[in-house]
Amino acid sequence: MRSLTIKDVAEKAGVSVGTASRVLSGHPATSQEARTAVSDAVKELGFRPNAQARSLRKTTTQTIGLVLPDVRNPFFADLAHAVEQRARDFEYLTLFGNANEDAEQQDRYFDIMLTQRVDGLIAAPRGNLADLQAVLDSGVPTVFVDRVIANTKVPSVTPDNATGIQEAVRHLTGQGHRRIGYIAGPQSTSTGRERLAAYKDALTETHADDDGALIFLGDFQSASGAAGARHLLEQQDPPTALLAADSLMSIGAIAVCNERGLAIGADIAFVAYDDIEAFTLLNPALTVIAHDVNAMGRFAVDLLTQVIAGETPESVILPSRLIIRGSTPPLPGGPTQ
Amino acid sequence: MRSLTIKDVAEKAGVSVGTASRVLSGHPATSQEARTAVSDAVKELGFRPNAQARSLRKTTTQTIGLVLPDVRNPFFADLAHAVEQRARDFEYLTLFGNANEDAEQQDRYFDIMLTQRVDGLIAAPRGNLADLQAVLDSGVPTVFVDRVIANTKVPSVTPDNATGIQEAVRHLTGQGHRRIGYIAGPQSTSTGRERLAAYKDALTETHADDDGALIFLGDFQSASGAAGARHLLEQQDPPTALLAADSLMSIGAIAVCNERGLAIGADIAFVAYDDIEAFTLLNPALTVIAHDVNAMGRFAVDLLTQVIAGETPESVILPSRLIIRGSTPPLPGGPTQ
DNA sequence: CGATTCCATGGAATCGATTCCATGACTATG
DNA sequence: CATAGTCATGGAATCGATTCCATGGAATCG
Repeated sequence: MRSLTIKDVAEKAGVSVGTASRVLSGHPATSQEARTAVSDAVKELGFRPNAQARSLRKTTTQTIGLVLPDVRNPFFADLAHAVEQRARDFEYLTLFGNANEDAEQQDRYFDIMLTQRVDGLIAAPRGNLADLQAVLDSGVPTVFVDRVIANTKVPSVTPDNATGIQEAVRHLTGQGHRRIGYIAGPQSTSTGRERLAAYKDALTETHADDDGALIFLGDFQSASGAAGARHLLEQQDPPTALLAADSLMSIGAIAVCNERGLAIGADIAFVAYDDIEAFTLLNPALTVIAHDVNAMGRFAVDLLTQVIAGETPESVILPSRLIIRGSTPPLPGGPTQ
Repeated sequence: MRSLTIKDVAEKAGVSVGTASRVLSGHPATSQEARTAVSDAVKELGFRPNAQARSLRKTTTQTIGLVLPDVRNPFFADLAHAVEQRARDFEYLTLFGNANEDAEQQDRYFDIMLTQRVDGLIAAPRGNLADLQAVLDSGVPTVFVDRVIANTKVPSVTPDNATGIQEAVRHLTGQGHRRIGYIAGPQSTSTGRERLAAYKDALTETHADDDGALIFLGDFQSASGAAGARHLLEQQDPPTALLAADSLMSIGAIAVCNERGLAIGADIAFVAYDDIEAFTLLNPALTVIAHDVNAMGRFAVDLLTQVIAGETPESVILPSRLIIRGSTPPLPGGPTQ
C-alpha cells in the first residue's frame, strides 16, 4: 500500500502538483476551479499531507518541545496542560518529554527535541550551565519555566519562591512555632535552592530556631517526603511544624504523620508548597503556598513566541500567596517566645 | 545561519555523504578510518541529523502517538508516564495529545497524529465508530487503552470494570447499605457505560435499592462529581453510601460532603474508582477500586509493537481489586435488611 | 490597438537524509 | 595466474512536500 501523496491528488484533480500545493496551503494565486477540484480530490482520497516532507522544505515544524521533570507531579501535569492549550492557540503542536527527575533522561530529551527540530523549547531544567550547553549552543529559542539555570540569558517564568516561603514561615512563627522542619527540594534545581535559602532567611528574620537538623534534603518525589518526615520526627527535639517544598513530598510526609498517629493540625502543623485539589479534602484542609499554574503556562508560551519572533522578552515572576487553612492553627500552649 | 547538514560533516571528514550516512546509521560496510573521521567531524561540528529528512526517506518516524482524555487526571498522568517509559525501551518517541475530555480536540489530535505519520497510536477514545473512522481507515497500527470503541478489531488493554464495581457494591451492601448513590462517567465512553451497567447488575444481585434517582451522570471531571454529590444528597431519601466512577469526580464529591459537614466514614460511606496516593491521606483513608496502571501502560506499548510487526495480539483485561480502608465501615444501626 | 501588468499554472529545483548501483581495490580459490 | 567474490566508497536517485521561475492568456492603460 503505497502512501497517498500530493501527486495523487494533483492527478485526480487534473492539475499540477504545484497548483495542488498552492490550494492546500491557501496561496492566493489559485482559481476557483482549481480550488474546488483539489478540495474534492483531497476529500475523496482522504489525503493528509506528510508533515515530515513539509517541515523539511519549510524550515519550521510548527512544534514546540516541553521538557518537564515529572507529569505525575500534579503541578507539572497542570503546567503541561496549560502550555499545551496555549500552544494550540498559536497552531503549535507540543512535543512532550518527561525527564523523570533524572539528569540523563533530561539530556536525552533535549537531544531528541533538537533532532526533531522543534521551533522552540520550554523547559523546567535541572543542573547547571554545562548540562544545558548543547541546547544553548544550538540556538533554538528557549524559555525556562518554574526552574531556571543560572548565568544564562534565557527568559523565564518563575514563581516568587522567596515570598511564598517567607510568608509561610512568618505565619508559622506567628502561630507560635519556633522549630519548623523543612523538607527541601534537590539543590540541583533552582526552586530547590531558592526555597531553601528563603526558609533560612525567614528563620533569621523571625528569630525561629536556625538548626541544621531541621532541614532534610529531598528530591521532590513522594518517597523522599516520607523519609524526610521520619528523619525530622525522630529527633530528640522534633519540629512542631513541617513545611515541604512540593506537593509530592508533602503527600509522603503526611502519610508518615498519619502512620505515627500524629494528627495534622493538632499534633503538628503542616504547610505544603503547591496547591492541589486533594489537599482541600484533608481534615483539616492543608495550608498551602499557591500560585497560578495556568498563568505560568500561558506566559511561558507567550514568551516563547516572542523569542521565536526574534524579540528578547523580559522574564516574568509570578506572585505566590499563602492560603491559610486548618493545618496551621495556633500552637497549643501559645507562643513559646 | 544555515543549518548544519550531513554534507558539512562529509566534507569535514573528507568522505562522501553516502559514507557519512553509513557511519552515522551504523552500517557494517565502513572502514575504521571513515568511522573515526566522521565521528570526529560530528563531534567537532555538533552535528545532529534532521529527523524530518530521515523520516521522509525511511517510511518510519520512530514515534508513537498517545491520545488521552486529560493529563490532569492522576490516573492518566500515571498512564502517560508508564507508556512513555515503556516506549523508550523500544526507542520510540511518544507524541502526547491531551484531548481535554472533548470530542473536537480528540479529533484534532487524531488528525495531527496521522499527519505526523506516527508509527503507531495508543488512545483512550471517546465516542463511537464514526468518530474514529479516519484513524481506522488510515491503517495506522492502533491499540486502545482503558477505553475502547465497540465493533472494532482494535486490540485493547482495559481494566476489569465489571468486577471492580461489583466487588465495591457487594462490600457496601455487606456493610449494611441499601441506598448506594452512583456518580457515573459519561456514557460516550466505554468505561462510563461498563461501570454503570456493572453497578446496576450488582444492585440486582445484592437486592439493594435499584432506584434511578440514585444515579447521576457526570463527565469524569471534578466539578461534575461535586454536582453529583449535591444532587444525590439533596433527595428526600438520600444514599448512605457514594460510589464515584473516577478519582476527579471523587474529589469533587468529597469536597461537597465536607462542605456539608458530612463526615466520610461516619455519616456517609465512600468508594472511589482509581487509587491515587492522596486518597490514602484522608482520615479515614478512602476505600478504592485499584488497578495496575503501570502494567496497563506497558501492555499497551507491547501490544502496539506487535501490531506494528504485523501480528494481531489478543486484547488484555487487567484485574481490578477493591482496597478496603476506613471510608466504608459497617452502617451504624447494622443492616437494615 | 499595442504595450504592460497581473495572475494562474506547469515544471523543476530544493530541503537533508537514506539507499541503490556501479566501480575499483583487494582477497580467496582452483 | 585468471576469475570470482567481498568490501568500502562515491555518486545519483529518492522520499513528499514547497517555492522559484518561466510562460501564456487575460485584463488594464495610455
